[in-house]
Amino acid sequence: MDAASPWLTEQQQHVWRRWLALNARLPAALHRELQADAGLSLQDYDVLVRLTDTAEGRMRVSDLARALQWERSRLSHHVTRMASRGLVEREECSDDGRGAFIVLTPAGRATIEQAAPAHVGTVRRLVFDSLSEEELDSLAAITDKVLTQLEQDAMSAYSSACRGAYEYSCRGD
Amino acid sequence: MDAASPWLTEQQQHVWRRWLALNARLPAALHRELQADAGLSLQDYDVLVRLTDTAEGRMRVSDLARALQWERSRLSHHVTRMASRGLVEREECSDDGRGAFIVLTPAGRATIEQAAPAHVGTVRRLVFDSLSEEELDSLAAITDKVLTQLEQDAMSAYSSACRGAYEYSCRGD
DNA sequence: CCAACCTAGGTGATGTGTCAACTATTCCCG
DNA sequence: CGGGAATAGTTGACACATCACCTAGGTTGG
Repeated sequence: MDAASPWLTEQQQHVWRRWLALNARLPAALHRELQADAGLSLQDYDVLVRLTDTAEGRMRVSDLARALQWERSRLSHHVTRMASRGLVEREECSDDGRGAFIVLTPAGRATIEQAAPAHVGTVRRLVFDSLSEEELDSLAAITDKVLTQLEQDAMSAYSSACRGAYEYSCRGD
Repeated sequence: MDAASPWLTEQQQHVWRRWLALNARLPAALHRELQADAGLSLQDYDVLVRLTDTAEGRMRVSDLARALQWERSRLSHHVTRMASRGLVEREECSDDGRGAFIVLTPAGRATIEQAAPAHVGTVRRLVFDSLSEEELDSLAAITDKVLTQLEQDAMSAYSSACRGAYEYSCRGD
């Protein structure tokens, strides 16, 4: 707003372009691998991983959305598509008439269990095998700092939108 | 394929999750800012920036696609949408009957010139203001290494797909 | 010359993400 | 108890990305 901020330095600009390129290509590569290997998208993978984290492979829609940090709407759309492919099912919730569960099907469980090792291997190969100990530490620090900044920013946008109202937000992992 | 690679270390997993979170939220934040400020998406912004990089604000479709590292199809769809909002126009190419130019309209130029400072300011504030000199250097090294790895990987996938055929690829940026 | 091929670009189908609006419960308070 | 507010979840419209395919104009070798 009252930004007062000029441009980026040469180096910042270079790093920024590399960052953008990286975050266009890395997900694309992971997606292709997962797609070829197991017929899954990255999003399918995320959903399935979260479901297998639970004992029964069942989770309430809102809990799953919070875990994934997705909007409920997005999850709802995605679950519809995944259900049509037999990876998950919807199930009514007896406790709360409004609620619903997302349930992992046997086919869904089999798919994720088959896909996970190769996917993790690809992540290791493409990202972590190239990095030294120091670089890993550094990357941890960098991601933490920028995420913190993002949270602060979201917070201040929120509080300036509804002045005087204060809330504490729950941080997901 | 013959990955032989088990899982990630605790720290790698933590960094990976932070990385994923960051690359979900940072573009979303930048998108919201740009949208509120100038009615542009990040993609619109990228297209407009590339066009303003040229003297006349005109570029051949394939050149623009290469500069953006987009598929021509994606660019074509996007240009259709942008043209409907008056930001760019298509123009026939007299040299080559197949070809076409994308041309920045005055409105498009005005929009990007108005939007750029605030956008760059947001990038500085959210990303670079938090980082030390050393972290910036480190980030440069990290992005270079992972991008190199990605290129190598794409290369080997390509060469294994069509054995015996060798090509050299042109690196954008 | 012309037939095979290559290149530039566009189109339609489908999967994905976001926003706003909607329905159906449940909660809460008078 | 009854009615408004909050909560759970879905839906529809639209922007975006990818894939497979299509058209039309150029290029080249017989």
